Amino acid sequence: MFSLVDCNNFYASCQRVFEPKLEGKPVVVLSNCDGCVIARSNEAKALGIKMGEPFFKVKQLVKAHQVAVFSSNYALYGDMSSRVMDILKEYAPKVAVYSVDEAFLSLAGMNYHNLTTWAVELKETVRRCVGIPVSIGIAPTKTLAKAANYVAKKNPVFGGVFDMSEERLQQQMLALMPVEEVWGVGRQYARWLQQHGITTALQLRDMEIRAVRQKMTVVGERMVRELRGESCLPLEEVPAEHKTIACTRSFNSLQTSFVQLREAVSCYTARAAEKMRTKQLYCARMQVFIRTNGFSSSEKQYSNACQISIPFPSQNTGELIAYAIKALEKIYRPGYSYKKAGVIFTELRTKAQLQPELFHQPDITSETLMATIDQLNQRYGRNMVRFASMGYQQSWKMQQAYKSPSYTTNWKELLVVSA
DNA sequence: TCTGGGGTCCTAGGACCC
DNA sequence: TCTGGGGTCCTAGGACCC
Repeated sequence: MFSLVDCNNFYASCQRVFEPKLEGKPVVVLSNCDGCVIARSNEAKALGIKMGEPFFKVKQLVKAHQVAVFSSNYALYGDMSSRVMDILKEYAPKVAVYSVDEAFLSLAGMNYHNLTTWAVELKETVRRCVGIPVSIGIAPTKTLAKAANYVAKKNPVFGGVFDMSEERLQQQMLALMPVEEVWGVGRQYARWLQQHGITTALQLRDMEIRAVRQKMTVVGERMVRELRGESCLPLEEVPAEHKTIACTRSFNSLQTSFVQLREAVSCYTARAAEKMRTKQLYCARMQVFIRTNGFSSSEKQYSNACQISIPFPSQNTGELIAYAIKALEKIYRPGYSYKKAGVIFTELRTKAQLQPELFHQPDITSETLMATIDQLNQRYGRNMVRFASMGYQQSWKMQQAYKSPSYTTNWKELLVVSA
């Protein structure tokens, strides 16, 4: 038996914890560059603000209804997330953190005769200790637990908890669930399914498995089996090793000059390398890409990427920046207005996997240097110590006009309470 | 005229997730 | 004017090997 615990409107709820006056009010959180709406409180959803909608399209609505707007504050959400997860770990023997705002719990061997009671208690504890509202679904497979969670969220009468262990309930609820809400059915598959007369989760569950496999590969087959109650997706307690580490960003405005792009690409490389070092990984290959604004119909379009093999897997920012710039030189074309660039490290290795090289002695000083830089930057602020190619003006940098303080992770931004 | 079979590795593209 | 970022998995097709 599985349980899926999912934080409601997570980012919006996080912001509300520190501004309780927003309780019951519409709240939205924006993506990087304040581009799109990526989280909405229920009140904001009720206003018709869609997930992923460009902010500029809803600005009027936001103004008219005094919607509270926040730039995303990932330091805050990450910290709140780990607080929630800590509580979940007290309530179940096995917890698999699936994303920043949800986790699967294995209920195997748990001695509760009433799982609903257990879940209600868990839900109330999270609310009391962290301030975040959660919904909980219970079912024999992960996919069904997701569906149970959907039921819990959609029907306030259940109080945010729904136990769908019984086949009878599964049948009943899947019949009411639109097929596009099933975990693993995205836009493309939903369209295809609807065109073939499959509109509910129940109809998908009862499809012929061969047809599903043909269209949706083995992934789809597993999904249908899971809907039938056959568990195909195990609980993954230990997160899998990273396969890629990336830093990609849109610019605040269009950039044309090579110098600006080089600055940006250097910064992204530095950031990704930092991430790589916290996970103690080295990369043997990297990809650099740049692209113009795909939304624009008037601008000339160009998009290209370059992959580079790194002869001696590295986590050294300076070295990696040099490779990144080489890659950028290959793909940069003057005469275009660039909107976005990114750096992706692939073929990640652990230290133990590094091949000793006859003519390449591991550079001990480089490791100490990187560690020192990381420490300084952690202490005095990001990019306090940096490589010259990262620049100083950074005029391309993203804007965050509505950013709240990092209440829980930065001493300077603690919440001030006045009596 | 007739031109194998089995395997691996790599990459690009397409789908999905949060 | 203004449209996010970071991931995963699967498949098909080409190159290459014996």
